Order: sequence, then C-alpha cells, then structure tokens
Amino acid sequence: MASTSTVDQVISLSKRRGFVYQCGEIYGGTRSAWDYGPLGVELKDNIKRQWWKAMVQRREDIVGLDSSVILPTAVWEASGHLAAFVDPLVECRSCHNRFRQDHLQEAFAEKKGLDDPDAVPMTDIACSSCGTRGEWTEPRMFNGLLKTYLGPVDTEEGLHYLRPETAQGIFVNFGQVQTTTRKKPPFGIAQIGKSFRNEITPGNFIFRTREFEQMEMEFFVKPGEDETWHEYWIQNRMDWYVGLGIDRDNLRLYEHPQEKLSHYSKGTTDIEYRFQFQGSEWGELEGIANRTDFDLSTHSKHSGKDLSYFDQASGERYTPYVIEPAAGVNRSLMAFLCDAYAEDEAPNAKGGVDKRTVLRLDPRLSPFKVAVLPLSRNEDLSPKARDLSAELREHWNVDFDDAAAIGKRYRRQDEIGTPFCITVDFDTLDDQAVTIRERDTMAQERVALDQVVSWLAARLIGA
RNA sequence: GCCGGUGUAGCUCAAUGGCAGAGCGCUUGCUUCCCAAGCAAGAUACGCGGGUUCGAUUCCCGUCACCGGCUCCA
Repeated sequence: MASTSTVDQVISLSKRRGFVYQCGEIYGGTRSAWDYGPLGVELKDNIKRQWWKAMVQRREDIVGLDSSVILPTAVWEASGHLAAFVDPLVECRSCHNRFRQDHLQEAFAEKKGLDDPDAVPMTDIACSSCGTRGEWTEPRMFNGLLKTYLGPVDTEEGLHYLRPETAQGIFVNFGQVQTTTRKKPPFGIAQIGKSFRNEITPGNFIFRTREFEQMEMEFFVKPGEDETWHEYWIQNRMDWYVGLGIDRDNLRLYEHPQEKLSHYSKGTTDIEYRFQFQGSEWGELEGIANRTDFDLSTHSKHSGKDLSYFDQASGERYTPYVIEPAAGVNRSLMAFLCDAYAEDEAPNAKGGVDKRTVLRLDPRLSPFKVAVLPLSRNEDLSPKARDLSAELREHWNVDFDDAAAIGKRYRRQDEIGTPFCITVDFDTLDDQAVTIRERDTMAQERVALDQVVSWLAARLIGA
C-alpha cells in the first residue's frame, strides 16, 4: 500500500535514478513542468503502448487517431470550453483569500433557503476565512485555456487555444473516421496526446501540471445503449490497471454527484488511486464519462455538417451517444511507480539481512527488461558480456553494468524494476552458459547462451 | 494568483558574519567477487539578483522554485 512516505520515496527515486526531473532546473526550475529522463521516457512509452494495445490493437471496434493540439477557435466555442472553462474568482480585501464567486453565492443561497444563487448580492456574503462581510474585489475571470497567437503579429485574429482535452479532435473528425473505416456503432476512436490547462494550482509532483498527457477514447453507441456501455468501460478500465499490477485495494470508483458534473456529462465515474497525498488520500487516474450526444450535436449545429449516423439495417438515423474513458498518462505513471515501490529484506553476503528497494513493475512496463552483469570487470568476461548485450538489444532494452560488486549491481537493477539480470562468470567461458536471476524471488537459473533469447521471450510476452 | 513554511553535493541532513562537513550514492584502481563487502584515491553544493558590511551561505530586500491551504479533476 502506498503511504505519504511512499510518494516521497518515489519522488526521490525518480530524481535519483532518472525517471523524472524538474524542467529547467539549472535556471531554478519552472512551475508545473517536469521532464522525463532516460528511465521515465521508457516507462511512459510502455504505459502508452500497453494502453494502445488494449484499446486499439486487440480490438476490432476501436481505431486510432492523432489530431492537432491547436484546433480552430470555433471548435472551442462549439464545445462549450470557452464559456465553461472560465471561473469567476473574487478576493477578500481583508485576508486576500480567493474564492469562486458562484460557489459563495450557492453556499449562501442554500443556507438561507433562497432559490436564485445568482441574485445573492456579494455585499451580504461574509468571508469564510476571516469573517469580514462584503469586502470583495470585482470578480476576475480565470480562463483555464492556454492561449497562443498564430502568425507573425499578436492580433485577435491570430488568437488560438491549446486543447484542454484531446477529445474534441476526435469529435470533429468523427464523420471522416467513420466513413473511411466503415465502422458502425458501437465503435470507438482512441487518441494519445498532450493537453494543456491553465490550472490555478498545479502540484503534487507530476499529478497536476499545466501540460499533461492523456489517453482518451470516445466510444460511439446507439442512444439507449449508453448506460450499459458506461458500466462496461468502467469495469474494463479498472481491470486494465489491475492487469498491469496495481493492487485492487488501492483503487476505488468515485461517482460524481449530479450537481458537480462537467458541462458535457450526464454521468461520470472516476477511477482513483490511493496516493495518500497530504490532505487527500485518493487521487483521480481516469474519468469515465457519459458525454451523451452533446459533442456531436453541438458540432453539427455550429459547423452545419451533419454528424448523425444512419443505420442501414434498421433504417434509423441517430446522433450517437459517447462513452469516454479519459486517462492521465503522467498520473498513471506515478501510480504504477507508487504501487510497485517496495522495501524488502534481502540476505547479504555476510549472512545477515539488508534492506533492498525493489520496484515490482510489471515486466511489460519496466524500462529495462534485462541487465547484463559480468561477474567482475575483466578482459575475458566484459567482452563476452557485451556480445550478449548486443544480441539481446535486438529484442529489448538492455542495461550493461560492470562497475562495483555484483550484489550492488543487483540492487541497482531492483531499484529501477529490471525483471531479469544475467551474469557472465568464469564458468561461462567453459560451459557457454550464464546465470539468470529474477527480480522478485532472487531465484537463479543456469541457461545456455544460445537459449537466452528464447528463455527471456517466454517470460516477457507482450513487453 | 493569495496566505503560511522551506531552499547547503545526485539523495538525506549538519554547521557558520571570517577557507563549507557527514552518511549514503557516484567515478577510478586493487581483491577470479553471485545479492548494498573491504582497502586506496577522487569528483560534486550554499536557487538567482541586489543591498548592508572590511568581509554575506549566514542579516535585509526582491525574485524563482518546492511543500501545505484556497481552487481544480486527466
């Protein structure tokens, strides 16, 4: 189970071993941006690859897409993001705490039994932090969309927005994808890519950042079948995390209350992981939303292009409903790291026990699948080991390490989740066999050199 | 963005208005060495900018970043 210290340990390990670095650290760092180091980029790619395999490769009813980060501004007007991503914030002049104006008005109206929160005058509302009544600044609009200007001059015509979700790229391409692939509902379009949100408060390491990566899939179904498919995808996505090694006890479902749903959603269920952050035990990994026909309908209306579907068999025309599992790549990476992190006891050379840090990652996610470790740095062993590395590199990511004692090198590999270590020893020169040592059990097996590739292949299926 | 706290080596932490220290980690060498061993040698830090001062890592101001809260939800 993860604990507060586990998150801290994982952050420390990430920096120390090269999973995640702070962006621009030599200049003092920049807020809310993190860079993925040599091990981090492998882990992140492996997560995305496993998602793509599960979503696209293994399914005949889902196809892939890679759409632009910058879309026509009209898309965001139609999708409702230009209106809905703007929050009115007011500040107490006395204590300078900030609140959402609509939340203050709603809370006040509820307490006093008033029907219309919008009509509550701000002069009646007291600051919940310091108690001062009615001393509020004018509301300032906080826009959650990141802006950029296209073209050589910063003019209003050039104003564009970076996508706050990849989903809209799927909706606007719905007609073309459906036609070119001849898919019929129920079918889905999947996409992995970066999104951008001007979060007021980023934080918790890579958990909330302004630039982040999503794995989203829009599943188009016949209206009326949406509830069933919603349940299906909640279960499917839960199973995906468990299948890749996350302890089910550290996962839970959270159903959004009706009044807090996004502007496009009829129902949303989150999959949360027990990160045990300070202040909040659970953190969202993925939201599975029933977006109804909101997006296709609004894009039909605004663009004038019909995005409904005609079912030849039944003669019906309908606008499909959409079930959307939207997962965060960076968040799931953090969850996989936290869940894999363990401190074990292991026997040492002196007959006692030592602590060892082990990252029990599913081998499919491990940055290195195998490490080749000559028993000692030696003019006979090292070249032999390098030859073996070169052969294995044709198939997998391989680490080579001949520095320091063998026990220390095993620990180094344990700490980054490498499932197998191969030692080339002095016997190898005679018997043409090596010792393969397994990460979790520390069990060893002698394998003939010409059998190593097939031995590993049998244990690294899907990696 | 606002309120509070914190910035010293890769990591975890000391000390100090007068040449900056440890443990772990890292590098090199020796020991034919299978689970963080030993010995020897070595590299690496005061977030950034300004001020006060003979002298600032230390005091002051600003700035940047991190942590906690407000807020947010992939």
